[in-house]
Amino acid sequence: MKKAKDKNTESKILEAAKSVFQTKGMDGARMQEIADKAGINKAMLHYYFRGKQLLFEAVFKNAFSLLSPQLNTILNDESSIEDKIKNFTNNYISFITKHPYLPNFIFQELNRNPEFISKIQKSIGFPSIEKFKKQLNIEIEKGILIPIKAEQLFINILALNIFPFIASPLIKAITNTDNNSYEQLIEDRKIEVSTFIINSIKQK
Amino acid sequence: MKKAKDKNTESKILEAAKSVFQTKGMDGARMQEIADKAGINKAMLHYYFRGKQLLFEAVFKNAFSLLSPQLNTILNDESSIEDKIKNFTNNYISFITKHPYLPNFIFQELNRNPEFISKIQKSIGFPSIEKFKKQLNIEIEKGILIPIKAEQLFINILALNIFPFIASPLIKAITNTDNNSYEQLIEDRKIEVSTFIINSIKQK
DNA sequence: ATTTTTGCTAACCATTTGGTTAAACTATAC
DNA sequence: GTATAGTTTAACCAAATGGTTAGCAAAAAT
Repeated sequence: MKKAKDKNTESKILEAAKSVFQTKGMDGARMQEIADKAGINKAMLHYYFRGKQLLFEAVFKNAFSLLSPQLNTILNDESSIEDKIKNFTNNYISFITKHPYLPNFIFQELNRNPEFISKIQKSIGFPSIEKFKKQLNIEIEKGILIPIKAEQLFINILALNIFPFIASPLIKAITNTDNNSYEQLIEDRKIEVSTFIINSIKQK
Repeated sequence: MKKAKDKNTESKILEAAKSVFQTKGMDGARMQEIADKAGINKAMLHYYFRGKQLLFEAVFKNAFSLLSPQLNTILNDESSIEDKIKNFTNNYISFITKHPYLPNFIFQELNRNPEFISKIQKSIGFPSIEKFKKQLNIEIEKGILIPIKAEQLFINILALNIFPFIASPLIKAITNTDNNSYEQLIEDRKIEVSTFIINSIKQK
């Protein structure tokens, strides 16, 4: 029998495309490699997605839709800023450990195609800083936290959590750390990062 | 006259190659575009550098040799940790503002070709954390700073300084910041970041 | 002055690449 | 059972791409 369809062809394509695009980027990816990885004929890629560009956008949107809810846990959750930082740091590091190519892929392609942002910005659930800003200012007024601009704090939280995954080859080299030790270093950051931030912004 | 040589051809090529490679990456760059930008024939690229790969490596090493001394100011300078953080933060942000594509380029290509690290690691002046580690531990013992692992502090310093340049398209979108305001945000970080770090690690 | 070397260009080449097409195969509708 | 619509493949195509070559022109060496 030919139509085994152990799996939907479309999703086999998406999975293969994700793997190739995320490791090689839009320009480095080859349609043939995606087809091979999916175990199908190259023409199928055009049959299901109209071409490289659209297939890529499908993969990108998919990747971003994974990242978005993660960001929204700092921005829109109901708990206190301190709790949100602790939670986000812990969760995000676990999340990326499961999707190691994701941050690199997103930032790379976003820098290469700035117009992508406007395409996804319209989609529902796109993160916004507004609520976080209000909440932060209230906690500052109450004297819980020391004064800091919401944008700066937000950048700092993202930076401390995301950067180690983007810069890992360089950091490993500079700190003379092998893969195993680096994994441990990252694991330690689940608490390291949140105490580092809280230390800095909590009123004593 | 033909041999005007208003400028060394080799350096014209390097400059053009740098501009194209840093904005489009190894895979996205086109030899013809580099030649056009340098105002020379494509064959010259092969005459001076043996091909795309070697031309790329020349550009990459060049870029890294700019970044290296910057990192060494935190790692090897003689002043106190606190002063080094203040200096580095201030200097690095000015530095990148002049070379906005540099961090993205380096991390992108380092992730794509992990073997690059071993190539440049041998070159003199490659940053190492050893001295910084010893100095930090001394200051911790003296009670100037609270306990923190050198690797973690180093990652945090880099993260807070470099990340805003890598993630700018996303951060601009989430925080609803236009280019001008973002520039201001970055400018503010020259002191914002160092106080944020010092706040967190200084013994009170 | 003339030979040799170096710098440079136009034209060309082989391969790769995204994309297309016509035909075959499969499942479903009638 | 046969027509119909959806799915898949092999073969093909045009454009792009990194690289090469043969020859010219300008310096440098003799």
